[in-house]
Amino acid sequence: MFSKSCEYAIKAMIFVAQKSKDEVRVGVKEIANGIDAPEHFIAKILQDLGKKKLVNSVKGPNGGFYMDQINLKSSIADVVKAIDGDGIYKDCVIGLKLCSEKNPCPVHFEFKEIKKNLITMLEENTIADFNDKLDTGKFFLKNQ
Amino acid sequence: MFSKSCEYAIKAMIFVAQKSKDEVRVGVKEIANGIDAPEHFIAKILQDLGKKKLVNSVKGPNGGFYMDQINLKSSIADVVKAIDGDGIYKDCVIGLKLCSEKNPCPVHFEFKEIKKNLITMLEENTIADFNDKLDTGKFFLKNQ
DNA sequence: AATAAAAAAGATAAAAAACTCTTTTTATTT
DNA sequence: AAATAAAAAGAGTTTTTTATCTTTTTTATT
Repeated sequence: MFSKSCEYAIKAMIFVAQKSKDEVRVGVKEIANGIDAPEHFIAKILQDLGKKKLVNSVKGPNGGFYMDQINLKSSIADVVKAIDGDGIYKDCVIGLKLCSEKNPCPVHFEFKEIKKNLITMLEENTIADFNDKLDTGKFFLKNQ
Repeated sequence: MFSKSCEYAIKAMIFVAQKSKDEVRVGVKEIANGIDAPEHFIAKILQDLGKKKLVNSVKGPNGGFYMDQINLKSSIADVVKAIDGDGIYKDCVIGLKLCSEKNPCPVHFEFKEIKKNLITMLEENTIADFNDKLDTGKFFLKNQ
């Protein structure tokens, strides 16, 4: 469904949201560890997320990544779009370039509803929401 | 959502269903052309589909691919499972190996409903169904 | 029996995705 | 001001996916 990079990105966003309060930043190593991702790879992904303003970062000693109140309101859709692009929104499921309501592929209308529900869900759920869940201790970002 | 191979496979299945009635077989070239797919690549995919009994084939002059009544009842789910495996059924959306109802990732329950609807749809719709649609002339397997 | 037509199988190549390593820049702390 | 710690940037490598090319096998037709 999502690329590996996107899976890591979602996990990283939730992890950073968890660990960085106010002026407390999280380093790449801690993030990589906290979500079971390769360090240098997640570093690249965090750079992307930073360029797209989904996370903040500061360099130097005591630096790292953190999220402000605006960042916390990012939806999963925002993360997915930042990393995988808007393919879920606009691409035909079986790869037709010109698939549309008027020129549909055979599966077009069957997937229409599914995609709508998926998109709605991705847009409705924010990082902050998952952050709260994780706080309950009943959810996990890596295998225990 | 699906791999390129899987997209081609779905299109090829519908195309073969369309073109092969009874003892009329369709060749790889015609299939590749009919769905805008690279010939040798779709040949491989058809081999896989053949091994998994989703299509039939005969070698030699006048040979090619065709579908019998049983083949026509394959669901899209069958095709997806044959090519991409059962990841949609069992894999965690953010890649946790041990994600489950009791040990869920933060997005587990949000995706549960989405995945259920997707799977139901994939299982309910057969190649024959799409075949009928295509017959109406209002649906397309490649860009016109 | 010979020929030809088609899929099957095998091997190779190109492109993309996933991952790693090294250097540079920036900010903080001493 | 110097040292240091951290992200940013750049440049590679490996693996997987996508695609192509060649040879072999099978089967129908002549």
